[in-house]
Amino acid sequence: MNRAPLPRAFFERRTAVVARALIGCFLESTLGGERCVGRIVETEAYLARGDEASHSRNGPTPRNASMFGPAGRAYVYFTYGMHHCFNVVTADEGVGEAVLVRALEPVQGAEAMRRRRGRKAERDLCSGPAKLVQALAVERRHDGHPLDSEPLRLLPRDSFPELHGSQRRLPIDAGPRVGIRRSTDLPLRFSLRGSPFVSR
DNA sequence: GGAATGATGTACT
DNA sequence: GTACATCATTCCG
Repeated sequence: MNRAPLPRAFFERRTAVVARALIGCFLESTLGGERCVGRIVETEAYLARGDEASHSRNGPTPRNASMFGPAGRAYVYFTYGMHHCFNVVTADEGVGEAVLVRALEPVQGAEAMRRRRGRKAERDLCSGPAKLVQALAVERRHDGHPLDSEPLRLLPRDSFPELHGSQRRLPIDAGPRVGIRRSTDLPLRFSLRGSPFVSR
């Protein structure tokens, strides 16, 4: 089956547009020799200007360097002393914008996800930004990884025609981001309407 | 509701 | 340099 990854041009649009367009796309991990795939059901955009919640708000640092491009790569950061989160870098080099992937619907490899996460209900495997990172075995060393190559790839909505979710138009909700204290008014969170796999 | 747990930023001496 | 608050979270009680 043809599952060509998303081209770089996909990410070189306004970050909020990319965040919306990523809903329904697929994130694939072949880490540990097991193929795990999840459909993206929740994202948040983080901007370079006017966004006090963005890690890029004070310019490049060793931690956030990959957020400043090039587009189409991973930005993986460590937070709360114990969790990692996964972003998709957008915009041009030097700008500093990214999309946080907050939740996935498990599509393939749920058993491997369950093993990494501990015994969990299907809807608890990837229903949070640190949960999906753990389920897919993503680590800080994948920071900067190009997302058109293994072991981490982003695939377009029509990659799995057997899934009903591969339709071209999807009902998507937009609203304020969660889990932040600053810039809470910006409607930069996007989710698949009615999905039971979004974060709490 | 609150603990866990460490990197990072900010305000100082 | 040290001290302390904060943090794009998760889990348990």
